[in-house]
Amino acid sequence: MKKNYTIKDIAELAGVSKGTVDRVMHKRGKVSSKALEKVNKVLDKIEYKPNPIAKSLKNNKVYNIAILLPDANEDPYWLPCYEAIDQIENEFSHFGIKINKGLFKPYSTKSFKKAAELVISKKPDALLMVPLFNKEAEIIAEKCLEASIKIATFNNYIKDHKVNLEIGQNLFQSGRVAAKLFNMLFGKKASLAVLHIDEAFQNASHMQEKERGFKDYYTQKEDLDYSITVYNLNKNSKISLEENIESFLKTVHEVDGIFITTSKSYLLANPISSYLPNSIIIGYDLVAENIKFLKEDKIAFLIHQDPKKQVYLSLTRLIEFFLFDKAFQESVTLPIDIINTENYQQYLD
Amino acid sequence: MKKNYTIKDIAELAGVSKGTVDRVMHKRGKVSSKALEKVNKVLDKIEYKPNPIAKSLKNNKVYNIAILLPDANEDPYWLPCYEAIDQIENEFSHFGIKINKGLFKPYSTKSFKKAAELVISKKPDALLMVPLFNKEAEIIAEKCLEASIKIATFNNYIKDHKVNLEIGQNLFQSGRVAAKLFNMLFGKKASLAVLHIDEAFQNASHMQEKERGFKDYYTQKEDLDYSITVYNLNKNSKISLEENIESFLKTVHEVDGIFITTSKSYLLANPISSYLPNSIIIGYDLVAENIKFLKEDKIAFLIHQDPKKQVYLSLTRLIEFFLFDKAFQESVTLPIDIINTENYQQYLD
DNA sequence: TTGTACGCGTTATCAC
DNA sequence: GTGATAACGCGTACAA
Repeated sequence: MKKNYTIKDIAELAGVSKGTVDRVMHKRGKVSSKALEKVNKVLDKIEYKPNPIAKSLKNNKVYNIAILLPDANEDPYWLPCYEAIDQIENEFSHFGIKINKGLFKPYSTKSFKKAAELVISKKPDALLMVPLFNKEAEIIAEKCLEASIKIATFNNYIKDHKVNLEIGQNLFQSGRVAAKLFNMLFGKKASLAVLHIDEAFQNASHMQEKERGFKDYYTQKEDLDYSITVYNLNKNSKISLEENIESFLKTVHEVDGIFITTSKSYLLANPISSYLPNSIIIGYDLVAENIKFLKEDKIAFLIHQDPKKQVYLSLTRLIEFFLFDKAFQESVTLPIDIINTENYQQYLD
Repeated sequence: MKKNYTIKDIAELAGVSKGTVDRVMHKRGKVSSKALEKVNKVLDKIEYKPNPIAKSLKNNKVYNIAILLPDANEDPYWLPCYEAIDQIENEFSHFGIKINKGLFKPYSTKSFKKAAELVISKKPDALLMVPLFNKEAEIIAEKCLEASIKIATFNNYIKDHKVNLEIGQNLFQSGRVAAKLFNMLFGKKASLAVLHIDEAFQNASHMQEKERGFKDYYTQKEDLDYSITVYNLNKNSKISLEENIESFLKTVHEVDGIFITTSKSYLLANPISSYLPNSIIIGYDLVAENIKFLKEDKIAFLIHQDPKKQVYLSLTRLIEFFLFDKAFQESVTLPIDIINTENYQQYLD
């Protein structure tokens, strides 16, 4: 009848005291074999799940979670993450959860290192970060390991490095999603371009994964007549991003589909109408400028990486680990949302 | 400095006892104007948020939530809902939440009424239901109102009837999503068909909303050369669904896109290759058979209505209302997920 | 080796 | 009217 047994219930059933039951369950020893047997007998019969609420009630401990992510002033892509953080802080303020934001410039490894050092110096219980720079992130992760700080990543992965929790999209697969969409649109014959547009190279592995997935899809398809050309339009010391895009547009003739592997599609979407009015763009991320061009049909599809959900989920998992001893699933892969003019609204909450 | 004030803190600051503070905050009266003023003064200064954990700790009350939905044996579409229920039961068992499932046959109003009567007779605190049959659902909702049972719906809506909580997809908009996809695929010229395939008419309003949205998209677009024909392929006393589909396929020649407004695309997907090998299908829902044909490229896109998420969210909102006095947002609209061969996997969890 | 008592924050009840 | 106190379930320190 009764659903949730309490320690008290078990104690009564076993004819011992609460303390003894507790000692048995937590294996603190100091229990006579007789009592142990009695308690175990009861525990075998019923299903006991400790009440996590009561557990956390007593908990005076404050858990500090540091989160290391790019400054949204530098790239609006990160803005939704801040909302998620606010939400979590609100939701869990009574559980003694403190979140400490560390912001860095997404194009500067120095800034990343500095911000990382700062948050780590405060000895948080966990560090959740966007490992934009692989080498540097690896060093940070190593330091966390030494200081026994739980380490989690979102949005990106650290290559060949174990972390406690890894949340993100399957980037390779999202490249395949874009390829499939083009395949549907163009059928047997298509000339395609993959564009890596980014202020710097920090997203290198990110972009390459998407490119790999994209190509993989076409490679696997037989009897398709296609061409894929890859362009890197990064800013460098001499040429600005805009100039780079301009010269790309001038060189290229006749391309059916353009797959842009970053959130910067909007930089291409406007000038392209003069040069390649019939080309179709698939890009990433629901940033305001992309949505604007989506609505104008200058971008056909956007793939939504849902950074807000990524942060929300990461933090939830970390908190559940601390408060309720819930083990974490090492790697969580989120859905790859396909967005067009008609469904973007619902994804913005 | 201190983040969360407790009742004890307030009592000390106001120079009264915890009991008095409690009486003030819960407006139970029996407080002198002097004491009231003192407490209010403190409450104005600080921000007090009661600790929901401690609250629910004391709560002996069991909340019964009834959920009325179709039997998944009759239609696998509903299967994921059961998982959501299990998950919720697990998650909230310690909060005194009991869920009582009432199953009905999705083609029988009698069965619906019977199941509804049964769950209502147990006087639950809330009833969450799929209002497949509008008239009958309205009557049930009315009864709940009288018995002051909170009433929530998911998947469908009750037309012109207020409920406490309404969760689902914007069906009209999802029709537009399908239309947009076809528009992208076919460009200026297209002959299109809308198919309502269903064992009975229970989904009538459901299907019509989608049809309306689909047509609306094309109506708004100027300079498109298109035709849209609507077919109702319902089972009736004389003809089976399969026969009906067969005769549809024999009559129709040359259709570019077929939009199927129910989860029954799989019934068409197989026979169609012999009759209309070049037609492209967009359907609804990630049921196993649809996914099979999606993978075989016999279905181009599926729109995911995520019934599991709908149930999970509905129940969460109800529970938060009961346990934490969280007011509910009356109407919640979930994203319209576009699914193809490359991203279906991630949506299946 | 075992039982008991206390604290966590809220709320209901019981004396005064 | 009001203040003190018990109870909710768990963990733990301490006394027996």
